[in-house]
Amino acid sequence: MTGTRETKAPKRHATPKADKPARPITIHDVARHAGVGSMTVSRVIRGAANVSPAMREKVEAAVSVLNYQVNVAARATRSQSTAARIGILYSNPSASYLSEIMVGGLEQSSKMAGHLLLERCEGLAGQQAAVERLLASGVDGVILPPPLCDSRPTINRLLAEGVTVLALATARPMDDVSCVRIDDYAGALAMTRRLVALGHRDIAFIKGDPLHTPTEVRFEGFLAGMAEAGIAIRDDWVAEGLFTYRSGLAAAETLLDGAARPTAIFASNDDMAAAALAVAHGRQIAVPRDLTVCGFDDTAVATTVWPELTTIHQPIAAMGRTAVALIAEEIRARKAGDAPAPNHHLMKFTLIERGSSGPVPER
Amino acid sequence: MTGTRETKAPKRHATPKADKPARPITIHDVARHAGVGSMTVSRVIRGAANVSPAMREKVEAAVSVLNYQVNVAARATRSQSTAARIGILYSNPSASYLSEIMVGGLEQSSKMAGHLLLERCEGLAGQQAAVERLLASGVDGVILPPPLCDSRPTINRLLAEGVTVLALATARPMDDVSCVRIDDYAGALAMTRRLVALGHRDIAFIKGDPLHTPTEVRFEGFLAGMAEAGIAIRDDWVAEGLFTYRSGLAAAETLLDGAARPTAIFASNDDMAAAALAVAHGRQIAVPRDLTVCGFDDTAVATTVWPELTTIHQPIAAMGRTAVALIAEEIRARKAGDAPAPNHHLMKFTLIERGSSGPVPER
DNA sequence: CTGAAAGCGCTTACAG
DNA sequence: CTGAAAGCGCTTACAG
Repeated sequence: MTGTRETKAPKRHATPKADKPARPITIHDVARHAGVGSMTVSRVIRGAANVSPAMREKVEAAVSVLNYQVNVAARATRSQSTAARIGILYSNPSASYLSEIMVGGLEQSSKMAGHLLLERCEGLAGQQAAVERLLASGVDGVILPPPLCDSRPTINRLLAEGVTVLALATARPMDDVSCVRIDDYAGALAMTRRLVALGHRDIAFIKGDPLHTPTEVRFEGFLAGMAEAGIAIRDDWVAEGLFTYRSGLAAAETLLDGAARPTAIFASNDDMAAAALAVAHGRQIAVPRDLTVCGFDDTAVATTVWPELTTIHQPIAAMGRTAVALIAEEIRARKAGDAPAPNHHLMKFTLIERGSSGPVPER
Repeated sequence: MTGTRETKAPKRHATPKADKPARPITIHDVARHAGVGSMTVSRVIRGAANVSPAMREKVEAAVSVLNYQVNVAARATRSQSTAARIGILYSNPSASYLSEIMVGGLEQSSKMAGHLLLERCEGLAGQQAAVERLLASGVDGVILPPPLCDSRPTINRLLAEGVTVLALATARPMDDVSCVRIDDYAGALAMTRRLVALGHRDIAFIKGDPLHTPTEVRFEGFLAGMAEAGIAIRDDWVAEGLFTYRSGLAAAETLLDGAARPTAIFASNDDMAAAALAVAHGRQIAVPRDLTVCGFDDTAVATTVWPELTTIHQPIAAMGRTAVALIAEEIRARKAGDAPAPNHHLMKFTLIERGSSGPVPER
């Protein structure tokens, strides 16, 4: 929660305007004001090509004077042949990344007069039922956030019905499906390099859920970074996790109670890194003085714990926006009769250094 | 992340249907199929009153046979006089409750053919700018999640422009603004009673950010519960917090390092309870054997930490749904020329017992 | 209680 | 390059 400090005195607000503008501004108001036909206005606001600069200018002026806003609903009715009905099928509504995906996606889809449908599913059976509901409501495309982004059965069912699919934040792009993602390999490599640059050589790694595609890819990035630095991997410093806090607890306990203790723990997501922090705390190991801990994803927990986590930031909201834009374009192309190739869109990640990492402790 | 276990073999999916149904089912298709006028269909799908049972039945049959889905966009154009443009003004996109509010709100608004606008703001200046953006885009109503739900300046600005406002999850309803909330007082009271029932008498409390309305109200609920049980409040067992994890860390350290140690800590939100857990862990105090910890809100962190938190569950998604439904109704009434009184809607909370609480330790 | 007509604000053909 | 006409699928008056 953000602290918003403000005057407590509830000063009486001005007399409320009883009547809001009775009728919203339409394309015709703009046309009249600009002295052109409504079609010209329609062309300008859509960004169509065939408009003379003079006309365009007049219309744009009128739009800004009148503070005209397109009525997306009306637009949708008519261009319904082009407007997309896009579903987001999610399984974990409390996952902190979901709100950001939705914020981004919704922003984009309302800009584009698209229609966003949210469908939730629980478990495997629920997944099938949710897909059928989505299908029944006539979606043109479905965005799959993790972990559904890697569910081949779901994807196949959707594709079989001619629905466009986009896998969001998968680590392994598929040939027949578009995706928006970061480079998990490069992210893990960058983090490993940073740890090495801080002087760490005794670096432990906590792997994620073996069923999720980022798990292996991030581990490979870590291995590459270690190999590059000429550091051998110790089996007892590679712990298995499941991306959950609880699994991170167990993994970190193993790592910190072993015969030799690493100077850094690279957990392959933030939840597990937060758990490592708690375990270190329990062992009276000061972070980052005696131990560096870092995570991956930059979800809410990264800035909730103390010290805050050094981690790899995924631009989740932007990924949501991009996903909606891409899938809408693909749907449009498909409706126009094209057979667009799946688009694999890579976004930039950022290594964010916060309080949980520091130079290797002196011996 | 939910583990979705599934067959790995990517069995080739059936030949994709090249063409989706060219034309979606309309109200007229249903009318023809049912042998009635389209107006009757319209009435049935809207749930209007004046339809004979016989007609209704025929229409409903046709709807289900044809798998008809209302075209919300089309509906919105016509009932645009009634359809609402509702904004959600939020300040903390990574807050885990936000995704649930949005999921709920979006579900509801797409059912109602409403239009949901998301507007984000940062800081106080950003808050004003965001309100102006919302105003410029012609919103009819704005939903304010915490902590903006208690921002009088924002509310006043909105009201002054004739915009309907709904405060979501505020602890102090305002006379001139609708709200959807739980009873924070009763929630804190229920939790305190539960702790007492478990045999605890040495109960510490961690307060929240003094600028947020739930802070005082939850504390009052705690005081009432203690008074009811005839337990005196010890000043050194009431710690100040800010609803953040970090503040919880400091508060819990004070509580657990004091001369006398409580057998239970009631933190007034989950983030601070999670912090208390970490501190207990650091002090080798076993939870719940030696110490009971409980929180409030049932946000994502409550089930992320270990042991999972006993807490008061707020039905956030349902609150989002309800908020949209209520504000839409209020907007409709206002547009119809009424002056509806603000609606104060109270939702039920639930006390959820998980692993972090248990009976008082034997002496 | 039922339905034929008119219209929501926009865009897609269609003429200039 | 520009605009008058028709229509998107639904709902709001308006007649029976």
